[in-house]
Amino acid sequence: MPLGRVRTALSANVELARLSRELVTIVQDVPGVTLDLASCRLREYDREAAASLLEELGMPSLVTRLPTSTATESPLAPDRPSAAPSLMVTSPADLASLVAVLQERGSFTVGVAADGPARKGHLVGLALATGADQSWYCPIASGASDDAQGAPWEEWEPLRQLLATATVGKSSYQLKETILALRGAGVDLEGEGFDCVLAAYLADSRSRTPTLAALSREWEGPPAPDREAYLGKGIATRQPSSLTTEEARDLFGGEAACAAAIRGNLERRLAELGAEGLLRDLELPVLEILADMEALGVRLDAEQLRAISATLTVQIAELEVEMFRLAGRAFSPGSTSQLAALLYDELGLKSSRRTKTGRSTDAQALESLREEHPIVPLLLEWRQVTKLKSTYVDALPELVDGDDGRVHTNFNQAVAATGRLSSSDPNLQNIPIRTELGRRIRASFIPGRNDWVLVSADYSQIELRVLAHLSGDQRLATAFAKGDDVHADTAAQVFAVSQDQVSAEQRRMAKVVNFGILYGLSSYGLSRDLGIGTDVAEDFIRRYFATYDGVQGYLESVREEARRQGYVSTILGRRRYLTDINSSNRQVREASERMAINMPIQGSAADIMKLGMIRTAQALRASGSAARMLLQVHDELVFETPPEEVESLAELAAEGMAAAIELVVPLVVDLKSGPNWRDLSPLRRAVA
DNA sequence: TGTATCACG
DNA sequence: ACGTACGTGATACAT
Repeated sequence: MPLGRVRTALSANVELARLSRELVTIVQDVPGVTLDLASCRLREYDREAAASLLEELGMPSLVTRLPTSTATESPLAPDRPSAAPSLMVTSPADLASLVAVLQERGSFTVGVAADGPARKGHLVGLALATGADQSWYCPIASGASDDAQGAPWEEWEPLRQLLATATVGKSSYQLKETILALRGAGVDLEGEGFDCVLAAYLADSRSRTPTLAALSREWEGPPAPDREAYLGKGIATRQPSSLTTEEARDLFGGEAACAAAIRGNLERRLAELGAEGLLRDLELPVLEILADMEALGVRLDAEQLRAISATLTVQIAELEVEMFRLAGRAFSPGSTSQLAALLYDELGLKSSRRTKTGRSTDAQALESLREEHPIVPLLLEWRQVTKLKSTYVDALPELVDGDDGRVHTNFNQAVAATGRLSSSDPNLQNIPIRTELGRRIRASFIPGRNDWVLVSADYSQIELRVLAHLSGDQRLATAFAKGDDVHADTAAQVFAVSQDQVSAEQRRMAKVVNFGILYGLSSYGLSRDLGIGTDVAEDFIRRYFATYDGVQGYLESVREEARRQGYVSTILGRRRYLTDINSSNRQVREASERMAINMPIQGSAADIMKLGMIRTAQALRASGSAARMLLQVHDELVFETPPEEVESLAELAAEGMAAAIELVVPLVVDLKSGPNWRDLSPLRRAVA
């Protein structure tokens, strides 16, 4: 058994502390090697022996990832390239030969030196690289300032053309930001792309947008330049334009060299995982769409929000006056410690839940005290109103770009462990909708032109459909195939009544159960959410699994797979590693089991949405439509369009999304349109 | 900087 | 006898 031999060879020389079992998994599941071995307090081990065994096992690329020494102190292993890469400052006079070299290479790595954020940044220089020891820095004289460094942008025209040449591939540490920065300078980056962060994310989704330095350490590149050493941090941060050309060369040229150097190792790892297609055909096309969405932004009615803010200020003040009167004194309602003291000590209310540090005052705890004291409902209202005011009503208008009157979010593609996108600065994926005040905030998202409309397309019940597909459960699949109300179907089964006898309350409870399944439910969690006893909750779960026995079998098989492989996968083969799945700590292990259950469901839904985005964007391009994709909110896409194109957009989005993938159950997309993100009227429902 | 809370899917 | 739902990001407060 070759694996046994590897284990023996390694553990004979390594102090592993009860890790021999995991080590087998690690060797099977290549990415953990560096990380996990490194965390095992290596004393010494026989690198030669391990390397030859890995060769024998047909995993030669792993050899480069074996820890190179027993050293715990130096980040620089002896056989790692430690000399500074040879960096050149280039001038337009050298351009012809440089362009020829890069063209001949077929692809190269690009880094951008710019003052300010990617989208609005002012270009200071470009770094190009083809490997650890070959990089160039092109200083660009700013048109706006009288800075004498570098040549004016016009003189770099051959470079602009090279960047726009589709037959030459372009690689970057963060390609989306590079695209946006270059677009701001009038450059259309073309050519097959590669992104180090995305590649590392597909190799291991725990990586969460690592720094270039971390990437280069993990993927055996040269040490990355220390950004802070050049540009400082915090309020002392300097702009790249304040660097000398030599400093900029060392920083940006060194970064590009680093990114270029690790590409081969990342590609080899993706090839081993069979994930090249995920990068090339899924994530990189999505990256381009996200760049367009970020650059375009979404229009916000800031005046509307400012008007709402003024009324909320009054409302909050009134609530505070009344709460202080009821408390008999003033206090800070935003301070959980003051609040706990007031409610549980002074007013004698019974605390129900605990936090790590004390007695909880969260909405659920307060809700259970609603009838106990008149101050409680006021507090709940104060919480809600201040939350919405500070997070959305007051924050969003400040983020409207003066140039276009629109808000530009960042869509993060390498953050969520499941493969979902996230949105930040501002987060436009958590705009309120559940309360009336929340919906007023949502109504301030409007089309870019007054005569245009918003169109929303959302997958109906996508995660439950994915569950039906992955589990092959007959009953669940049949319910979707027939177009039944699945929560009502669940209620009918769990409560043993006929479908038309299901009460609204029974359906609500069944819906909670269905969501619980997606999260890896427990009777405790279910009882807490439904406000029922754990015995009743257990009974619900028993009846659920008796009905949906395919789901039960599937959930157990996922747990087993996770234990055996150390990872779980989505429908497209995206992985999530779960290092704690075999933990001896029950709590830790069960947390991993819930992640194991949820990830293939949430992650497959994310995969499908990404396919839907690509297909829809492609169809919009091909049709010459004026409509534009604005936002993605996990199962929903939001567009803006001239009204005469609403129908064709709805058709394209419906087809693009519903036919993104073929499951054993139909995919259903609901389309709506309207003057803002709140007031959307149904257009049609697409089934595929 | 960490904790609690709460906005969304 | 335990004692938690999955995935995110922003804000206010306490330290």
